[in-house]
Amino acid sequence: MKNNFIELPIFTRDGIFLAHYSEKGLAGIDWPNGRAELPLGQAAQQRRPTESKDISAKIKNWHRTTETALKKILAGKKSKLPPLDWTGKTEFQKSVWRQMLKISAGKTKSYGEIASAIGKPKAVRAVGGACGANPVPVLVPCHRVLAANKKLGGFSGGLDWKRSLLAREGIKPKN
DNA sequence: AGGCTCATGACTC
DNA sequence: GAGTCATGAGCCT
Repeated sequence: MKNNFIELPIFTRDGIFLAHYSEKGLAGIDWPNGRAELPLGQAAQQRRPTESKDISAKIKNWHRTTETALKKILAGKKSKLPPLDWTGKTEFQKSVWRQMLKISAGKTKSYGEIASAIGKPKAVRAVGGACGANPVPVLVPCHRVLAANKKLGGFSGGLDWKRSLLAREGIKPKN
């Protein structure tokens, strides 16, 4: 069976990332070291590729944006992002990710701050859950979210990644 | 300071 | 519904 998900590699000095595109935009990114596939929007799988050529052209363009964005962010810089496809995700998660997109390079926020920002100051733990469910790590800067006392917290791609990414932005967490 | 417990909200099975 | 958390605050040594 073929889905209309398209996987394209991105070569960086940190390894080969794998970008997943739906017809709506960037739907996910895989970590270089062959991590388990991330949950992606299922709705996208059920759609038919109606205009393959057009989609390919779009995706090619998005991929260019994604590639530069990824490399820039890996270098600790800010960058323009391609359209993101969050199909199949909950409103709560999207709100959380939207907040994360507002964190500029070199800055951090706590899970609690994110929770307050979306009007649910007590949903701190749920925010953590949403971070882990983020299908597009690095571009959606889930690594800039720390625990309340500037401690590391966790990271789905491995804490080494989080430490490294933060270090490139000049951030030094407490532990 | 470090460790333990518990409230809490969203998500998954 | 019960169990799982990438939290946070509070209370103990």
